Amino acid sequence: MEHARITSLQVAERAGVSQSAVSRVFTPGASASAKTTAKVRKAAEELGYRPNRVARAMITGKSRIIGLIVAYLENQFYPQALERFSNALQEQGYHVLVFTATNSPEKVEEVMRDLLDFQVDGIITASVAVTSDLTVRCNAAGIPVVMFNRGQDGADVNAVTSDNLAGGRKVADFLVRCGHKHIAHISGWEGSSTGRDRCRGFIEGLAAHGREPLMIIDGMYDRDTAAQAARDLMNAPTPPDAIFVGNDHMAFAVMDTLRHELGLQIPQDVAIVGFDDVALAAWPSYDLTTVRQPLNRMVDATVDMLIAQIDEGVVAPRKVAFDGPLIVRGTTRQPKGPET
Amino acid sequence: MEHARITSLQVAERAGVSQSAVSRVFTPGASASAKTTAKVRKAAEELGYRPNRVARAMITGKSRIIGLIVAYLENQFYPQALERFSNALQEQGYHVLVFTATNSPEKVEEVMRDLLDFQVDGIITASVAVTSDLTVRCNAAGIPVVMFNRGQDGADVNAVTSDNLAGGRKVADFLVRCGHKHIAHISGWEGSSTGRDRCRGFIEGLAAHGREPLMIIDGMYDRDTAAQAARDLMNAPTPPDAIFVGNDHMAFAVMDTLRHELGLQIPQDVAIVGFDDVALAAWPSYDLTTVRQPLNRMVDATVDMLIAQIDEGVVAPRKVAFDGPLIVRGTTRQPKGPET
DNA sequence: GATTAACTTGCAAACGTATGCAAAGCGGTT
DNA sequence: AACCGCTTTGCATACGTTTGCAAGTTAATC
Repeated sequence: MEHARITSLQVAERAGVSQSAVSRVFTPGASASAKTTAKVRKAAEELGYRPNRVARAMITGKSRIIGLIVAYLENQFYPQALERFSNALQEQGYHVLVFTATNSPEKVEEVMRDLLDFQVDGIITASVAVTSDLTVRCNAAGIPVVMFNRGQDGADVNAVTSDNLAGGRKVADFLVRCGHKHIAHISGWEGSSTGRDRCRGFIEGLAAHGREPLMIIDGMYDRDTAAQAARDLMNAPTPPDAIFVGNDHMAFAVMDTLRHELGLQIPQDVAIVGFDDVALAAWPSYDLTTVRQPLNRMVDATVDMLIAQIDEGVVAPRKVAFDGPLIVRGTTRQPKGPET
Repeated sequence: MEHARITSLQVAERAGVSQSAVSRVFTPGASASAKTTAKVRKAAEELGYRPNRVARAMITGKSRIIGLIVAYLENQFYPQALERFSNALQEQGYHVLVFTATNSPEKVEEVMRDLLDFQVDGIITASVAVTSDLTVRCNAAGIPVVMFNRGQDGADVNAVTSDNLAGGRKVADFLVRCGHKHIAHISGWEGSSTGRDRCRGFIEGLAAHGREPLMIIDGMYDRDTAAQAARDLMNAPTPPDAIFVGNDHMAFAVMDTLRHELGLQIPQDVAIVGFDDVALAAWPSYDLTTVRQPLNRMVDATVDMLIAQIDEGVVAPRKVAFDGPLIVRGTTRQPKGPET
């Protein structure tokens, strides 16, 4: 016995007005007199009527749903972002349809097609590689796409990131000032703009002191890969006395390996710096020195950008990068030299 | 210049068939000859046609969207569950609309109304308190609701959990066999069935050995509250030599406090047992003995239950509890006695 | 080859809402 | 009382699909 859904027509009958009147009462910005509004509200209340968003989406072409494509939730950064996205969008009357996609471009493409079928009003891609071809097509179809925590060189796409280049530089500068001689880098995935930018900034930062990295290994944003990289670094003829790791998630794996497998002290034997400043980085077990990505500002900017484009039409793509501070904790020594 | 969306009508014209024919080709189970199927597929391919899911939802009343209500993503258990939910549902052709809700029943109610407006086919509530009144109303409206990782005593609701009672018992039994004399419990939130069941199982398990807990403090599933509980326990006249903590998330906070604030050794000074077995529990820094909740089986059962009810109509509510093994790691000593 | 059964196909009516258009109402000014 | 401008209201249509129905077509059996 399926409970029949209440429609605007039934409300109209009970209130003694036309269906259009009911619609107008529930459509912000439509004109309705105080008298009919009252009548309709009362009837709607009594029947428990609520407008059917599917029907509304069908007629207006706006679903008020935002598609969010995310790769892995294992890295704590993404649940944090997801939670905030959900809240920020809920405040604006939007809701989040979550898709998970591995990092293969084909899978992402398939997922984006799916999203378009749902008539989403906009798409946020969180750290997934997406062919710029596809985003351009979405934009052409009037559906804005914003890349979160990932950029794309020279492409016509919206992107919100932190200033990864500056972040990498800060780390390099800081580690030099701490007096480290052999500084290595377990980088973020080379296929990602974030990984590349942090790496480049780091190299530039060292260069500013006339130095260069001891070694750079791609950690693929993966725990196991990063742990292996740590082993390889420490077993080399010249082991590093400091390692800059491309994100916190890998940094935790590196710390675990150094401490519990290789029996090393942090920061006495090796200093570690991460990137992101996820909640876990502040827990005493890790107490990780890291570059904070200003998550809240990044999310808010992403949402603002998306909604602006939904409301006002797709404009010229914008790229925003927020500066993130270096949060000094216990995995590094105190610097000696002054900040440069 | 909004790019016009391609409709089934345009495909029909190009293929030289009726619009219904196009619809039938894209509707699984509808009858269409091989010839027209080919023609339609070709035309659709050329135009880049894909059925509009909103229109389809409107006519069929099925959106193929599942609403997922989740409280906090800070506890790693939930991102893991969310990821698996998303994947499992995607495989079945469903998609996930995520809502975050704090634990106030009013907020949850508001969110569920929102979900109903979206015509979701079903709702999963992950660890949020929901008035049974509301779930009954949803069921009456033909929308199945399944509670994940939370039960509700005697109410007419579907629920999937692990066997929290047995889990609590296992922990009690194990800690007694390890030779602990003073066993305390920092429990999960008393307002949640999971918290209560684990606690009750724990008490029963101790009772089976003629023992009782040294002390029980409600940790509210919150890091800070749990940390304070740990301090209070250790500062008491008789501090415990083992603490069963109501979930891993709190257990990490307790461990951090014991080690880094109180300078205690785990398990030499105090043994710690958690509940959930999130990924972090296996990392060497914590290496936490804990009761594993069989996440995959729980998620799959939730999805199966939900989809069965969507397809076959709402039947009698079912409650399922999966047994979870105790995973012994480094935060506890080796047991002496035999398993009972 | 006739008869019947099974399958295809097009027509048209939904689904529940928003909205352009024209008619109607209302208040104020002359 | 007549006129004007502005707001409110109902009518009817549209959004893009699925689906019952009846007509048409093909396949199968004797």
